[in-house]
Amino acid sequence: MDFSSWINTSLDLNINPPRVYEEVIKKEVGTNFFSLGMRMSSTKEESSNDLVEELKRVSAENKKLTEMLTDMCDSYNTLRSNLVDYMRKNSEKDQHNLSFKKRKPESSNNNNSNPMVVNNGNSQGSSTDEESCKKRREESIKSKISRVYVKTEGSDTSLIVKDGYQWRKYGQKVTRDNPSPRAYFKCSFAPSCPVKKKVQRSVEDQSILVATYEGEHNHPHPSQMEATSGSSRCMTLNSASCNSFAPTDALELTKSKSSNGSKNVNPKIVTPEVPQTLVEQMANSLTKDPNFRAALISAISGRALHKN
DNA sequence: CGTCTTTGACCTGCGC
DNA sequence: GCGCAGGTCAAAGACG
Repeated sequence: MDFSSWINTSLDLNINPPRVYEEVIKKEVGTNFFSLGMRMSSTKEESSNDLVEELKRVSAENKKLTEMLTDMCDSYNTLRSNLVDYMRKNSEKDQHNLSFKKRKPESSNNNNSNPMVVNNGNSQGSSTDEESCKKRREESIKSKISRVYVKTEGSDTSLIVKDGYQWRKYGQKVTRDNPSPRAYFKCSFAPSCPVKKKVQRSVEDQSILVATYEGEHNHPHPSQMEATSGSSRCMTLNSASCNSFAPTDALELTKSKSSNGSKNVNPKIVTPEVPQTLVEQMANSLTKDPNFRAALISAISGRALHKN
């Protein structure tokens, strides 16, 4: 699948203001200045009125552009979430098949050949409805596992992966396959949030932290909630992202330590299994980040006004 | 004093 | 049934 097209669509859209708009401004402002020059004799009041008028017009255009930009982002996010849903459904099918191969032969009861399908009254066998529901939930959570690799400083021995969410550590264990301890975290931002996170250093490279996320957050990203509390439009955008790990993963790029050399300025997040997902997440977080959008808007308006 | 972290105990699933 | 390993709980301590 070609994820690059998504990025191009959104970033080009945001970075390059429509040429038509530039020309309109150039023309209008130029005309205005020309007319101003021709009317040197007119009063200062008139010229300042013209300028104010022009400013108003530019502001209105700016507003329009901002709305266009937001709408585009909306459309992009809707498309993206649809695609992610579609891909998830496909992967669920695959994982379901795989997990059933791994399951104990107990499943030979065959009281429910598909855990993702609602049990239609088949209450016979060793599994009760409750159990099958529990299994379905577990399967569902398992199917939403993502892994994030974070490069850290060699001296940094903490098992903390900053992703913007609030985590409560509830356990630490040394596993057999890895001498470094594994830390267990639960999302503490919302009491009902089922997301868990396991963090452990990589066996191959101790400077790499491997964070494994299980489940989906049932709340928006905390930082986005703060940043967008005054904008209903942005809340809409955020709601599109709150069910994915995109902010989590992508934020690693922006919130990482930058105290040391170039190697650690941008700790590497590598998802070897699904690198396209990382690309998607980066683009996604950029286009949804209200700060980025605000900066973009001011840059565009600044550029337009700079023509004056 | 409330929140968070630590850490040993306990639980659960799985293989033998 | 037993032992092992991974995951979770919860009391105690640290910290702001």
